[in-house]
Order: sequence, then structure tokens, then C-alpha cells
Amino acid sequence: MSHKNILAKHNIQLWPKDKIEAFRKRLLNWYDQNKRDLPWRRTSNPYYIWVSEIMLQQTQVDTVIPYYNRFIKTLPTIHDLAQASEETLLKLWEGLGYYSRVRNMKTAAIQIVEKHEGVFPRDKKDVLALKGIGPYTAGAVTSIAFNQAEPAVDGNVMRVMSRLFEIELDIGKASSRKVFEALIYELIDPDRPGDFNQALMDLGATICTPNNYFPETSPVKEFNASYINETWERYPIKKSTKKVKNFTYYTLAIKNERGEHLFEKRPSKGVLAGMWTYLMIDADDLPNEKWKSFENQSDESLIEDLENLALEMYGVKIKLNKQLKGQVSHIFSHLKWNLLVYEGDVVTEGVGIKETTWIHPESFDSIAFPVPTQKVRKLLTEITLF
DNA sequence: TACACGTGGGA
DNA sequence: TTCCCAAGTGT
Repeated sequence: MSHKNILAKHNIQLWPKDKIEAFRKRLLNWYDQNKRDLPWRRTSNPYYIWVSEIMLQQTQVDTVIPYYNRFIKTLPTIHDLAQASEETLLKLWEGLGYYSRVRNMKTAAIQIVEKHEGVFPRDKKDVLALKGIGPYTAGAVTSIAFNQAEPAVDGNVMRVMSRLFEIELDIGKASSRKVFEALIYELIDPDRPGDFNQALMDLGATICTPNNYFPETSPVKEFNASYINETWERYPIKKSTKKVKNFTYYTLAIKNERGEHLFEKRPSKGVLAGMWTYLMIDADDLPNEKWKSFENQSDESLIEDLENLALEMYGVKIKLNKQLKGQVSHIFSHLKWNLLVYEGDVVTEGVGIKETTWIHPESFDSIAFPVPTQKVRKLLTEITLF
């Protein structure tokens, strides 16, 4: 189906040619005067553009900037990325979240070395074939780095377009994206496609925002149907989200006589895949139903149950401090961890079902810990007042 | 198609 | 507190 047919099917009335050209001029003129000075806008190196786009996925600009600068300084070429160790990469990514992004980037870098002689491909099909690059990122890199007229439809672009054209599609649905892409194919400036895409995103990030949107301040308000019709509060259409699920873990911070701490490796799939945490025992795995609530934390048989489970799961005989050290909570996008932290010492080491390792605090700086682990570490180093 | 996948910030 | 948001992709 052609772009115009897709638009017609969804009752999106495309502008006449002269209006499209006027829109391009207005938008790009505003961008030229108001664009944000960002590190990845000072380069046309496709590798750097790519790094920035991966980091910016679901992540705010201010958060990304220091990570981006450190990353390209440490790994200045695709070859460096392809050869970097996973530990190096995770350390560079520590605290950014969505850690599969950087693992996928290494896979893609190896793809580029093997299939494209280490040169970032220009053909959109080849770009899309790279691990971790989907329709948005492929469009962003090819338009920004190579000046190709490809759409880069993210949340900003869908919000801006929904308001300009009073689009009724739910922007939360995966199927909606291709309709917005069809629209951008018709609107995009063939001479400055990368700037056009970035202008739309800047507009969405600074003026046409989710909250505090005042359309009269927009440089393209005359093109905005929802402004003209005073319907902007309706757009974009977005269904409400689901509630997060709660999980409670008894978290054991175990030390040995060398001062090392015991960590377990998360499974290779799922939340924080392959990352290190303190020992986490699911409250649902405890034999007594009453431990699933937050009460009874001083009961001595709880400590005994935890010590027995630690022996089963991690192979270590431990002696726990009966006093609850404290609680840590961490909210993910779709779930919440409540960690009940106990300290203890190892009596006898052994091998259990789960992969574990001893790490000395002097080595903490060279290992990537996810934020929940950092929060527990912080709790352990706080001075107890009584 | 819908859901899993991190984290921090703002209302 | 609670909710939503922020330059999405893989499965």
C-alpha cells in the first residue's frame, strides 16, 4: 500500500504541496534558531550518531550526555566496540538501564566488522539488520548521518503529528507507528531530512510536550489542526498503563573473613539479566506463609529458615545477624522490588544451585552493579544510630 | 500483538 | 504517594 493510501485509510487528510513546503521552511527555520547544542549534534560520524540514538531510547537527554561522552572517548571506533569485553561495556552502561542495549550494540559492531568491513552501512536494509536497531533508530541514523529521506518516528513525533493532524490512532499500539511513518514520508524535507526529523523531536521535547502544552507558543501553530479547532487536549490518544507488580525478597549481605562480599548472578534472561546482586531469596520460597508479609521480622525461626535456604540455593553455611538491617525498594518500569536486608557471615563455603562470587569492596569500582545492588550497598555502609 | 526490559525526573 | 513520562527493540 502506498503512503497516501495508508493515510486515506485512517482519515488523515494530507496537506497540499505548497502547505507542506511552507511547513518545512517554518519548522527548519525554528530549528536553526532554537536547536539544542548536544554533543552528538557536533558530529556526522554514523558510529557516534548510532551510540547516541541507542542511549536515548526511553532515556532523557540530560541523563545520556555524560554516558555518551565517556563511551565514545573510551571506545572511539566501531572496532573498539566490537573488541570490548562485556565487563567494560556494562561498566560504561552502569546506571543507564536496559542493559541489553549495550550487549546488542557489541553484537551489531561485530556484524559491521564481519559484513561491512567495519564501516557503518548506509543502506537502510543493512542498518535494520543490525541487532538492537529497529525502525526508529534505522531512520534516525540514516537520515541524520547520511541525509537519507527516512522517517524516525518516536514518541515525540507521534505526539506532534497527532496534534497537527488530529490523529485518532492510539500511539501506544505498535501498529500505529507505520501510519505515522507514511505521514512523515510525505512531509519530510528531501534536502534536510536529518534536521527535519530532529526538529520534530526538539519541538516535541521543548514545546509540544505531554504536559504544559501551550500551542500558541508553537512555531507551527497555523499548521496545527488541534489548535485551530481547540481540541489539542484530546491528543495524542493513549490508553492507560498497567499497574506494577510487587515482589518481596529477603536480601542477604554475606561477608567472609577476607572482607569480601557474596553476590549472585542473575539468570541470563529476565530482569537485570546476568547482573550481580546480593543474595535474594523470594519471600514466596520461604516455608512459612507469614514471612510473606512485612510483619514478624524479629522472629528467630525466620532467621533459621533463611540460613537453611541459603545453604540449599547458594551452598554456603551462614550465620545471620537477627536484626533487620533495613529495607530497600526499587521500582522498575513494570515491577517493584521490596528488599528486606540482613547481614551475616559465612561459616563454610560451598557450591549451590545459583552462580555466586566473592568480591572485595576494593574491586567494586571495576564491576557494573545495577541500581538495586547499589542501594543495598549504600544501606550497608550507613552508620547505624541507636 | 502485547509484554518484558531500567532508571530518574516531574506533577 | 502514585502516576506518567523519555530519542524503542526483541520476542
